[in-house]
Amino acid sequence: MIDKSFKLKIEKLMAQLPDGKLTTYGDLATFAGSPYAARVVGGIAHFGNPDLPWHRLVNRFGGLAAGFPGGRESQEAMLKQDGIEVVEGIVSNFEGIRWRPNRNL
DNA sequence: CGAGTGACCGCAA
DNA sequence: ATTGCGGCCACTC
Repeated sequence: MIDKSFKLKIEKLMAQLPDGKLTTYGDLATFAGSPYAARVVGGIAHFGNPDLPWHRLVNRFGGLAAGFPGGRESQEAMLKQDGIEVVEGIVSNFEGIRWRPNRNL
C-alpha cells in the first residue's frame, strides 16, 4: 500500500510526531519519497491541516521557519511552551530532540 | 483552466 | 570557502 498523496503522508508523520520533539522539512520530505520536495512540506504546512503542530517544524539548521505567521518570535514562544529551549531563534537541543519518522508504518 | 508561488534542501562552479 | 541555481508537490490567484 503506497501513499496516494504527498500531503497525506506528511500529515500522518506530523500526527505521529511525539510531544516535546521536533522534526525538519527535509526529513519529512525525504521519508515521503522525495528528498527535494522539502518546499512541498513547507507549502503543506501553510495550507495543510491546521490541527498539526507545524510550529514544531524547523529547517535543516534547527532554525525556526521563515514565514511563520507572527514571525519567528511566535514560533519560538510555541516551542518554549512545548518545553523546547530556543536561543537566538535556534533550537538548543535540536539534535537531541530531533525526531525521525518510523519507516515501519 | 493555466501559470506561479511557497515556511526548503542539495549540489555545481 | 562562498554564491547561485534547480527540483519536487500542493495550493492560490
